[in-house]
Amino acid sequence: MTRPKRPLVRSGTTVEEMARALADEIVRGTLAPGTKLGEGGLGERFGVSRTPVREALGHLSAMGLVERPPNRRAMVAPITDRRLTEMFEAMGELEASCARLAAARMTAGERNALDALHQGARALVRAGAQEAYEAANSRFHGLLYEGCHSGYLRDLVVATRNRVSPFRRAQFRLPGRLEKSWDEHDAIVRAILRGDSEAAAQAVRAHLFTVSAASAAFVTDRHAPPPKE
Amino acid sequence: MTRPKRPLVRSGTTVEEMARALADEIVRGTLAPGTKLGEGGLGERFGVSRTPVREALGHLSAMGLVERPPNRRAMVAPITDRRLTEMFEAMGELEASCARLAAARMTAGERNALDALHQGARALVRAGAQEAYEAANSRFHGLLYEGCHSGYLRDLVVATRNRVSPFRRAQFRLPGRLEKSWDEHDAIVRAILRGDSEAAAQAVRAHLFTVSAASAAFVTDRHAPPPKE
DNA sequence: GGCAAGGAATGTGCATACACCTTCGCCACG
DNA sequence: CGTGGCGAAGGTGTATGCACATTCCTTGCC
Repeated sequence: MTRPKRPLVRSGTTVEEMARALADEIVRGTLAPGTKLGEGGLGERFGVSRTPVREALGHLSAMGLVERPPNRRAMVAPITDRRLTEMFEAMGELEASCARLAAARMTAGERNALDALHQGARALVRAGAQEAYEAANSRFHGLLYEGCHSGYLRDLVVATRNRVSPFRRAQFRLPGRLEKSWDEHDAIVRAILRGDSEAAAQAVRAHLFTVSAASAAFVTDRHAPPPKE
Repeated sequence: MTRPKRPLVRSGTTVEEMARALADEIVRGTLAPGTKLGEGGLGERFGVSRTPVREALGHLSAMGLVERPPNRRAMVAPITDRRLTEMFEAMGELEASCARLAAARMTAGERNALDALHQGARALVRAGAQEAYEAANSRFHGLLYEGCHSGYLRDLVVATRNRVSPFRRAQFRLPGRLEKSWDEHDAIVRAILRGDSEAAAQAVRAHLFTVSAASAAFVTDRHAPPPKE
């Protein structure tokens, strides 16, 4: 007997919990790309055996967050600059598709919620509340994903978002980024409220293009210093 | 003892092989949606223990081909009509994005290849060569995916294509479908050759809309008679 | 005769054991 | 001093055992 004491709550949440924890750390940048993830080490850390660890790694691998070469240790997926650019680009296309569909399909309630959130965020911009704006921004995009009324499309865009999020996080630190973001959101909201699908798609593409550009600065830095939270 | 004799070729292909075999059967309809897949049974069938079976089921689950409720047997994912519609729709959006980028980025060589393939397919339409046209159609769309010069976007669209392919296969049997398909392709090719991104995207959307509609007839049938290859 | 409680039967979740693969350091040899 | 091979150490792939969950069928009770 070695293992301390796992409650043995057979609710089937163990693996998911581990996968979430690891995904969070990868997405947050705590686990840098290229970090080796030995099954034994992870098992010890979470107090479980290798079997559920393998399952969790399988999930992360399916999400594209880790690579799992045969007979070798898994590692946090290293992303080339090219790949990252592609992911941002795909992100833009997917969100643009969401916006186009959302402009045509959102219910009145959904439109109101989107507008309310957006108008409320103006105060956060004025206050320079970076953290709060970031959260509002997240919800804003989430409403877009839901607004397209396509679960499959939403899943695709959320998956992509998760994969680029480590590189996206710090963009709001750039001076004037909050204001610019809000203005771009404004164009999106206006287009959606008036039901102009193409304009909405175009506005989203423009928005994500600047997000991509703003994030690029941090991407190039990511090699030299180890990400310090 | 018990287990006959697995070559013990540790090439890491065992799990992938099982996953592929099962995925094929699901995609072909041999395994009907809702079919229960017990780990023990599959293990016996493939001559392996439950451990690799679980891994394979994990892959299939990640691909969305099977569902795996906790503490219960896995089952072939039942696809609702709604979900399938969403997948076709997303397919259209993704391919439209590919086309827009392709119109702007394809090299002269790629444009020529696309046009050559397309012009060559005209003869297949006239001859009513369904099988051959189907293959050409596949290559045509493949060239679009490559033409966008984004590996990530290509991966997304290919994954989606694989998931809808079982329902897409039979569309060309509809009378006049070949001609219509070729005409739609023609609009796409023209737009791309003249570098008109928006027109290309629009043409692809229109094309996939009719593909979706043409496939829908077979979808509704899929419940009653078992698909006979 | 219907219904609910209980208990095999079946199946999954996790731990552990073992075989194989990969890697890395050490040492002999050129 | 560099280089190639060899052996041990560490890591993954798979098998198997056991604890718990679910399911279904039986059986006692009304």
